[in-house]
Amino acid sequence: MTDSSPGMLRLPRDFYARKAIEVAPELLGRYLVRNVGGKQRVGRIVEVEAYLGPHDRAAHSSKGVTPRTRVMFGPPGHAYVYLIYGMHHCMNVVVDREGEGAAILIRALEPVHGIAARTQGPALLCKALEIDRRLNACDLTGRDLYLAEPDEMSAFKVVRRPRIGVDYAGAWARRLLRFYIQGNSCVSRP
DNA sequence: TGCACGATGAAC
DNA sequence: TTCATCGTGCAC
Repeated sequence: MTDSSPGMLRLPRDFYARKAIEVAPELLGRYLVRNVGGKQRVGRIVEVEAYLGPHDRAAHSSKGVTPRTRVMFGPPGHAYVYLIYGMHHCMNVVVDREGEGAAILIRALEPVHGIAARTQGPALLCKALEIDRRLNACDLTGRDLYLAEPDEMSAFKVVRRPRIGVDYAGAWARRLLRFYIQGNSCVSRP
């Protein structure tokens, strides 16, 4: 599999420059591609969570622009990668317009190519794809890390649920902003 | 300068 | 249910 393979067609910046609520379910079924050490690791996105902006109390951007959230407020089509619990990494894709502070957390992948480790959780998939803070602010239209169009998208049903681990966010914790592919065995918490 | 707390995962 | 482990944001 190479950069020119049909399945490795990068999603353009325009894809990301839309509302998080709109982009999130469209990430399902698409590929996350990581080039590391000359080898390619490809996973199919099966679970995501949308974080809408500063008004969304569960979003990191609700703190406003800080050294950490700066990337979330930046232009769309970039990776927002952060360290959680002092030991795990989580990866988001920045969406919407610059300044909106919206991003989508990638929560689970189905291994497609070059992946041996488990990918059914936001920290597990980062570990499997060697994604850490060095990739924070990485341009997703570049070659190290990007999203791609699969050769053909199989049909599936999308399930909407409350987001995981954001109970502190009051009413925002109950919003149905988690999306996953119904019945997929790689979803972190079906 | 100190401190409470995680958008998690693993063990018990 | 408990715990590992440290960067971040905010209080003092």
